[in-house]
Amino acid sequence: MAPVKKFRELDENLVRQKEAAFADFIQKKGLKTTRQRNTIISTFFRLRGHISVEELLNQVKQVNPRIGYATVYRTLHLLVESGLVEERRFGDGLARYEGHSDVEHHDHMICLECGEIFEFFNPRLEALQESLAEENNFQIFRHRLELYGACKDKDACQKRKARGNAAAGAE
Amino acid sequence: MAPVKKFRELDENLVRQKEAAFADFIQKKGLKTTRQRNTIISTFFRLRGHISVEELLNQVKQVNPRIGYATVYRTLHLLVESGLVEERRFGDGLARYEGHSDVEHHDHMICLECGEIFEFFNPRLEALQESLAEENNFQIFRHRLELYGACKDKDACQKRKARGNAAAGAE
DNA sequence: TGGATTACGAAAACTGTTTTCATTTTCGGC
DNA sequence: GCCGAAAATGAAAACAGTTTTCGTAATCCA
Repeated sequence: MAPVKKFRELDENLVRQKEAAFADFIQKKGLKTTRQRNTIISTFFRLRGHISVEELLNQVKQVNPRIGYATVYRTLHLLVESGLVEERRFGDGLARYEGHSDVEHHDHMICLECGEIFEFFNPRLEALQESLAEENNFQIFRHRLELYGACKDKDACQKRKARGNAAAGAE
Repeated sequence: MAPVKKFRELDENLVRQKEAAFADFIQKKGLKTTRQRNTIISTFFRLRGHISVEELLNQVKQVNPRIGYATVYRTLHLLVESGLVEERRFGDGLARYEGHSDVEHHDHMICLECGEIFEFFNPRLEALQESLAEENNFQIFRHRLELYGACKDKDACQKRKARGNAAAGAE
């Protein structure tokens, strides 16, 4: 079985888990379940990578064209509040949203050639940050590390570009 | 001689250097020298820390109240283009500008209590990032690391807050 | 000093996001 | 199953930060 296939299967379970967790959150907050919200969250959780509001809205509109920006924004805020989704800003002026992926916390490498965003995690890096903070009498709540540059494997980079999925998550 | 004093003196030389460098840049680009631009850049270079457009405009207006947002924005773009200034975004939605300080490259710790922004640099951290990029066949052009958290020395933190210079640069 | 070129400032435009408001939907209690 | 309070929706307006436009003014080289 190809790893990709396996990943997809796992993902589907994860998606259901998240939908359930969100339903829980909504109920605990005394909010209501609506068709639009369900459409938006299930669309979102099935998308991979770092999704902009516009990307999400486009997908959502394919299911229900009457859904507008306002509802998507509002739902994304709820998702963030629920802790199921994180908001990121990579400096191109628009917010991107990321359902927690396989790795709980991670940092990013952003290829400026093809727009691909890779995730990585390194414990030594985390530890080093902690010790630096310690030295400066600082307590870290969260951090953000982004490496901007280029895939060295230009072929792959260019291929990705050609496939037109710039800014999509690593797959 | 107090370190602060010394720093201030050094700074004044640096400011002159930068004004000259900018004048150079302007000339090489075939642009014109204007009173407004001079006011803006010399005000900017004399401010410390991570300056927002509004903060800069307020200062500038004390010298020449007729200068407006447009000119400040335009001049800041030129400063960035000249390489003398870097634009930063810390996620509060507004751009901040930073004249290169003593340390050429550095990262940031941002106190969420008092808004203070500390700069730091650590060669091991840089090296570690390089080796991680290498492992992933990635070439880093630039990076950004921000630690969000709190000064552990709450007293100092609260004092700074009381002094009302939240979000000001380390001094 | 003239005149082409660039810069200025005020206001309008623009972008991404949030809010408003009138209407519709949800859902616990009957 | 229906009522009604509470919440959600969608279209449009509002908003904040930034950029552009446009008519006027300043710069600076020949």
